[in-house]
Formats: sequence, C-alpha cells, structure tokens
Amino acid sequence: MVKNIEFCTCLTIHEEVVDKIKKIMPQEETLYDLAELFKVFGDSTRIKILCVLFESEMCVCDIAAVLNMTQSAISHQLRVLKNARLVKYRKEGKVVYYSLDDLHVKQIFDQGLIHIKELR
Amino acid sequence: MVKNIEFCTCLTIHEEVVDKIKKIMPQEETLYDLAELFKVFGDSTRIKILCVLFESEMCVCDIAAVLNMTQSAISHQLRVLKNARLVKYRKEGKVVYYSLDDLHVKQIFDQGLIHIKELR
DNA sequence: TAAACATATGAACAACAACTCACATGTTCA
DNA sequence: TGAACATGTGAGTTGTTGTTCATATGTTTA
Repeated sequence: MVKNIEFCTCLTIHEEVVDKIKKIMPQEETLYDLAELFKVFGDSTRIKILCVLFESEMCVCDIAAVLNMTQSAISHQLRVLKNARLVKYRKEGKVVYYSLDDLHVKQIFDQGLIHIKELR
Repeated sequence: MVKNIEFCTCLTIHEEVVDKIKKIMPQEETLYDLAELFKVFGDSTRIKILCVLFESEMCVCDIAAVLNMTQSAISHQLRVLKNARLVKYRKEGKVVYYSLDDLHVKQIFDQGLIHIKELR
C-alpha cells in the first residue's frame, strides 16, 4: 500500500527539494505574526487611517470626518492599529490624538503602492 | 440646531486640517487596491507559500507537502496569489510549477519582517 | 455639580474567507 | 484506450471580521 500519505493524495514528487525547504523555512510563529501584521494593512478603512496619519497626528473625530465614517467605527479600527503597534496616542483633555508609532509603516505602505502602480 | 452632522455626532474640531487632508488623500480606488494587496499577504497559508517560493519554483504537490496541507487547500490559495499577480506558473505535463511573479513581493515581505523583529 | 462633549466598548448582525469534500479536467504511459 | 496521477474547482460549513447601535467612561466648562 502507499505510505507517507497524511493530508495529500499526491505523493511528494521532489523529496529532496521538500526536505531542503522545510529546513530553511522561518519559524511558524514568525510567519504567523507576519500574516497578522499584513492583515492589519488589509482593510481599506485602516489603510485610509494610516494614510491620514502620514500627514499629521489627528484626533478621532477629525479622522472620522475625513473618511466620512462614524466615530465608533474609527475608534474600533484605531484599537486594532494600536494593538498592532502601528499607531500611538496622546491625550489632551478629552481629545485623543493619534499618530504613527513606527517608521516602517510608510515603507511597507510604499512598497505596496509600487506593486499596485506597476500593474497598471 | 446643530448643523453639519452626517455620520458623526462629533463636530469637526479642526476644520482646516480636515479640509487639507481631504485634498491630499490618494484616490479612493488606489487605497482600496492597496488594502486588497495586503489582504493577500494577510493569511499565514499564503505567507508560507510565498516564503516557499522565495527559495525556488515548486509544484503544487510539493508545496502541500512542505506545509502539511491538502493539495486542494493549496490550490485554492495559489489561485488567490495568482489573481493578485504575485505568482505565476508554468506547466510541464501534468505538473504545474509556481514561482514568484514580482520582485517587490520579497521587499514587502522583508519590510514586514523588520517591523515584527523590532517588537521583540 | 450638571450638561456637553470626545472617545471607548460590548453585543448583535451581516458579509466574507479558508478549509474540506467530492468530483471534474487534462496529461502521461502502459 | 484506460488507468494513474497532478491539479483545479464548486458547494457547503465554520470561523472571523467590520460596522452599527446603544451606552459607558472620563474630561471640560458653565
């Protein structure tokens, strides 16, 4: 009988290659975290918020006004961005100002843009 | 009565800033496309597939073997990656070899990694 | 202190996305 | 030609996620 089948009905065609790559692959956890990071970039509301914050720090209310969305929706998304450590905030009375927490954010954003632009 | 309320119960605090940023913001469609791109990176299965393809082109069966997943699941995700033009394929008989379609893929990936690593 | 205001948050709902399963397609080779 | 095989795909299921709604929290100011 056929051995070595666990999840796939296919036999491994190139066993050496498979073994080699399995060794080279980064840690499972690293790749998981990386996917989680990109997931945060993978929503147009959050992308827009980041885009706004490239220009200047801004309060929740103004972000909502720029994006024509409710304060609540923005607040929820700001939390996601905050958890991912992409934005930080400072309080000034009842107003909360958000800003970017990381220099890489723009670089990731721009790399994505380059890709997009080339597909035109 | 209070005017100018459309979606938000808050009044715009800094109207000049809001107006200025509204003008500067990139096209709606561009930001949407960008989010769609990052959404593709935002799944650990697809991240792993890309990671595998950094090393060499590979057939569906071998990718499934490396990731310990079914051929079907991989095939579905390869379609997503193909639609986003991140991977391309070539056929050799019944075997289909996938490879990266874009040099930026690794750069986006690496920028993400840099961010991840700094949070440790 | 009470009203006004900026923001945060929990629950509910709807839309979406990933995997499985069964099967279709298309190629090779005996 | 038919069996074996590598891959693709549609439907169904389940888990996730973004928004809304109602309301809570905390600050200012009259």
